[in-house]
Amino acid sequence: MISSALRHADPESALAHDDHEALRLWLRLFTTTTMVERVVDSTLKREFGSSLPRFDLLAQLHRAPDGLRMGELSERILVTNGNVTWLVAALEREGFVKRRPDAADRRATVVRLTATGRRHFESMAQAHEALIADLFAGLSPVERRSLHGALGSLKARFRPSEDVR
Amino acid sequence: MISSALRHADPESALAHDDHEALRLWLRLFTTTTMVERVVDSTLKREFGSSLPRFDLLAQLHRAPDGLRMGELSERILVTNGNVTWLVAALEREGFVKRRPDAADRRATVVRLTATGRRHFESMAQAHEALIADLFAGLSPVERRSLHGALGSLKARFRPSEDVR
DNA sequence: TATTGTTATACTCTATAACTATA
DNA sequence: TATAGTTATAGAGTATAACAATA
Repeated sequence: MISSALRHADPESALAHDDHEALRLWLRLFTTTTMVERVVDSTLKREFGSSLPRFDLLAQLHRAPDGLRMGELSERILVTNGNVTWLVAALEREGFVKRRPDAADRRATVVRLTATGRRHFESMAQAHEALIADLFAGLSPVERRSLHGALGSLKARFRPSEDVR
Repeated sequence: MISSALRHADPESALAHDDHEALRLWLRLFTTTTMVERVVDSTLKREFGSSLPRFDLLAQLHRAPDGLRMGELSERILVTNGNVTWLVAALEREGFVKRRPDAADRRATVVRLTATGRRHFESMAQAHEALIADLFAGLSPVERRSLHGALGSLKARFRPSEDVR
């Protein structure tokens, strides 16, 4: 809870108090990530007519040469089935992915990159990586390792049974 | 505690086998933050009819008892002016904030919480904090500190002149 | 002229629920 | 009956650009 007595006490944050440490940490995580997202998303949009959600979907397919089922894609990009159908349909119209029925289970649909989609993704990945390397250039190796490790712990909280790399 | 809808696979690992450390770090940051966002946003929606962007805006006003100008709000919540106008108008209709012209500069508009808005925010903050404390419970004090510090460095990269909260 | 904010517009992303086809 | 995916619908949040009022 946010005590009104603390509201003026700390110029850094209204929530600045030991009891609110986790919430402060989360707000910093949220704001920082949002900053990076805005830059990345607008770059992908401006230079490639794409977006961060599209990049993520294509990245999943890029590492799955045999394609992925819609449901697998849904789990990996953290959105619902209906949303994946919409996103894949858009990318298919743009010529970057292709759907086909799964021979083994005809309820299922397998999505894969087209040759065009692969080239498109790879050029986006290159630009994306250069941008990110620049944005993260201010972090020391120690900071990078600690950030990576701490995020791994947080992530593992959501998916305790899985390997968090 | 963590809804099954959010127990997802791992977009980050799409590029994990490559030697692209900064990009891997960014994807981990993005995925982890997205996981937390989904839980927080759906909780705020379900329990309070609110959302993370609304919470973020109200949090800014909560720590600014004298109110903020639209432009200041825009900078702090990282969205454009037009978007802030839209968000503030919605929150004003809901009775949580109030706009008035700035006496000193009549081009400007100052926004502040209403009494209702303050109570509303504080009860959301309480629930939000409990949820976050739970989600972050797996992090050791050392991990929390290193995460906070590394995020601070990253954030400072964007807005070097500003206070990093 | 420059700045502050609003209006008008359009669009992406997202969720939910009902539905179809297959298992 | 259960599962995989699609369709239909709805809505939030966002950006951009033209505009008005004031500095």
